[in-house]
Amino acid sequence: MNSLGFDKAPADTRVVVAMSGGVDSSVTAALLKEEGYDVVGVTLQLYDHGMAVGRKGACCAGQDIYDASRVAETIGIPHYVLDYESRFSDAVMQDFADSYLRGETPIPCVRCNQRVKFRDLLDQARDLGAEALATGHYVRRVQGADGAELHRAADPSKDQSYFLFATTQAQLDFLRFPLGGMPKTETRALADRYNLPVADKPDSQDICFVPNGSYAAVVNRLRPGAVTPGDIVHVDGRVLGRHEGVINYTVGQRKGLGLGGNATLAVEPGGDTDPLYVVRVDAASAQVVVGPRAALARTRVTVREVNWLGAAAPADGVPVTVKLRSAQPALAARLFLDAQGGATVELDQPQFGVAPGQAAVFYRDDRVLGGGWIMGAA
RNA sequence: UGGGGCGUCGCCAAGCGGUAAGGCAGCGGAUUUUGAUUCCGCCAUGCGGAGGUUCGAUCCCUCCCGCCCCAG
Repeated sequence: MNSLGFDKAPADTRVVVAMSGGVDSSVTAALLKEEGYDVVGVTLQLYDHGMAVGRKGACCAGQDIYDASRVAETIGIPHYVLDYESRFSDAVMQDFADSYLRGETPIPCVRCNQRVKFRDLLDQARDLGAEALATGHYVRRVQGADGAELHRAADPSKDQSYFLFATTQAQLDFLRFPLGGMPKTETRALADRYNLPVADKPDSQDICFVPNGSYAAVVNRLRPGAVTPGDIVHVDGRVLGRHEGVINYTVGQRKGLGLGGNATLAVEPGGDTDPLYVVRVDAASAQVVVGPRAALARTRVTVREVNWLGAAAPADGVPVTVKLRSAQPALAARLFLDAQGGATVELDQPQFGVAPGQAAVFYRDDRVLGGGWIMGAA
């Protein structure tokens, strides 16, 4: 059995690598090529705006596509650039804008994986005669008794399993993640060793289609006139100020409220001045509700569109750990799946800053059991 | 214009003769395939104004300006 799990020589195994133009996917392609696989590089053109050209650490437009093709040339594999602009716009960007306008905090990267890379690109890979689609994600695919399992990356600081919770079992069967077992430093070292032109390219960390980090401008462009100003209201009912649009806030956010001092903090004169956090975002009334940190405490999280990757349906109240935000540690909780494809998560300890639109991803140790979208919390 | 009180960073607020705490807000950075959280750093040669006393004043005195309260 070869390293991708097939009973034949690597040379007889065609694998498509999704190449973003970044270091990780480039090394993925180079590794597989070195092992002797029949590697085909594919880069999706996802969007195109002037700002993308020359922007560092982005993905899938302009410079990055050029970088991907240079890498393909360097390692000697065929490379195709596919125009996915319209489906990326439909499946990711439009959803992103609508989600924000609903008062949520979307994760476009999950939608992109779920609706574009692991769906359309995966089909495309099959059409190209490939037996697997490999990506540069830091996540491990473990062959278990009941099929492929999704596990956290070996390097916990780079683990991207949170962003892949929506991967279905069928998709997982076809996917491969060669980098899941190595630390980022090794990836960089390999990029050097392979002389990849992107070896020193910085890691991407922004939303790829948002130039300069100004996502509000993107929402404004996609939904002209939909962003409306409103009141900033304290949980006690007092109106403390104005905001330029609900899309600029996420639950748990502290910065950017511009509310300082006792006068606006709803504290008795001379009292302590504690910071205010966004407690709730109400798109219908265009209100941003703020309050002290204690007002953020939540223990019951409701989730929709659950993707279940555990083999068997779990019993009510199974203990799991759950991540409610990508850069937060997994929390001890009990899980209750419902018949409508949703779930309720009961946290052992209150969590602060649970935002609708973010993902709730369930784990048992390193294995991803599934996950869904946060609807609300109490 | 009788009495009393107060005016220190955008907002609060210590200091009350020895050379301007702290919090909030803001700014910068680290972290982050989510502009959250978190963390680190920065943020009043000046304390309503003008004089005076003193080796030295935000702290004492005088006058002025502006608020607030109680009286008429």
